[in-house]
Amino acid sequence: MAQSDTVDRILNAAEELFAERGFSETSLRMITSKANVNLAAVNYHFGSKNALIQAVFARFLTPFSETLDKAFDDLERRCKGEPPTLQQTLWVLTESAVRMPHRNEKGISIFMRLLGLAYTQSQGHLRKFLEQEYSEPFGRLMRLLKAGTPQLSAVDRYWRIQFMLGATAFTMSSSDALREILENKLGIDTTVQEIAARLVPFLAAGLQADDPISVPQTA
Amino acid sequence: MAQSDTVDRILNAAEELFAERGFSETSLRMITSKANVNLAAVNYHFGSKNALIQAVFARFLTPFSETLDKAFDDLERRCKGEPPTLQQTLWVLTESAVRMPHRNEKGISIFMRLLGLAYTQSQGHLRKFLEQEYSEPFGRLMRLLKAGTPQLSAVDRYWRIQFMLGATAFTMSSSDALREILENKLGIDTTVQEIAARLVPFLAAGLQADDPISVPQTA
DNA sequence: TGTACATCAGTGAACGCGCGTTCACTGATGTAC
DNA sequence: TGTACATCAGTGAACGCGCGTTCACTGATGTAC
Repeated sequence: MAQSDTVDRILNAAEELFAERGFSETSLRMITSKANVNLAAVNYHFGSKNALIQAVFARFLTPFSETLDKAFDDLERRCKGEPPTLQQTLWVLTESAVRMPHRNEKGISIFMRLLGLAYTQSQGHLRKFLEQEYSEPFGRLMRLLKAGTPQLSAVDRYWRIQFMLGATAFTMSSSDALREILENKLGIDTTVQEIAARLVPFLAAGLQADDPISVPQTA
Repeated sequence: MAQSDTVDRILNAAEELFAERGFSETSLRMITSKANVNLAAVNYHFGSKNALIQAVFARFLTPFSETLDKAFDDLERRCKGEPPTLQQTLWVLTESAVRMPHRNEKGISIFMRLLGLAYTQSQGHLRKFLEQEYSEPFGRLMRLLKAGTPQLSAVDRYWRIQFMLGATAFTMSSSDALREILENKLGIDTTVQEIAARLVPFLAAGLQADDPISVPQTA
């Protein structure tokens, strides 16, 4: 280790363990022993466990939001003033995620799982952090989704975007387990790219479903 | 308290706290002080924290799976040998959930959140427990979904059912927060029934989407 | 070039705390004879 | 009817353990003069 790579070793170990077990279920002792660094190094470099959690997210999200921003610029240039279609927006989004350089093959699925956990586990500090740091690219995505579904009312769109987020975060968050089941049951190997390719038409169809809202009569 | 209601008080407090904070983030001391019972009572009545978690699920799932079983019997009788459509199956499922008697108004959404957490948090003991206890009704639902989507290949169906589960568990698991945001932003009040009514067409459309699987060329 | 000092990455051991669990015990109720 | 014993729900206090964090310290490298 020429210079200090302690910080990266901690981040790598933390990322994997958090994705595997969740935040509160992963102790600093697990992380530092997996990373082969001293226990006190986490607090030395990051200040606290919460700050380490945020750093794990920032290491992925900061370059990703830049990539995404450029990809959206590109898309809007190609559309020449016309609003991009829903499918185009979704493709750019998944493409950008898939194309991100990864530290290993499990890169995206690990990260999607972390995002799912971030939504699910009650990590107040993390939600605040993400809202503060990444409100801009998130807002842009929301505006594009809105432009891609002009037929929907604001309320319909709100709920359907939630459904979409849910399907994505949830599937990706357990994609390793799901891929494994599929391989054992049907002997079929699946890549994250293929899952994304299956997810996009599902989401697009769901978002644009005819909306015969008719709550059936219950007693 | 005429007879002993300690067991129920513990289950009620545990259910709410688990749904609010997750399993590992909720301590027995929180539960027992909310329930106004002695700390040792949990281990006296349930044996361990893990057994308490399982008991919380069993209290909801056991009557629910009976209700669902009857509702499916009813549906198949009405269909007279024809396989039920996808929409019918999904309606029976959500209807059964919504109609379950609840201890309070937040009943279903609390429980959906718990199911989401069960999937997401790494509670190995819980997954094992659920698989052992409820494999039968789960299998029946899967067979009905299969009958309702005869045009899908096994692999397509597998993934789309996962997407569906994801959208449902995720949305319902954060439905309180989402409802709140919507009320603050648009001043609109939403019931769990309405969310379910919005979810069903989304899921049905997604499950039955045309499937132009064309993984775009990446470098 | 040599010396004094500052900065920085990292360390080993301990800190106090909250956790799930255990244990000896209490007091009320039921049962046998 | 009265007594002895068993069962059961619940309790108060303590147990050991793993947790995140802190602190005094080391040793290497950089900087000033």
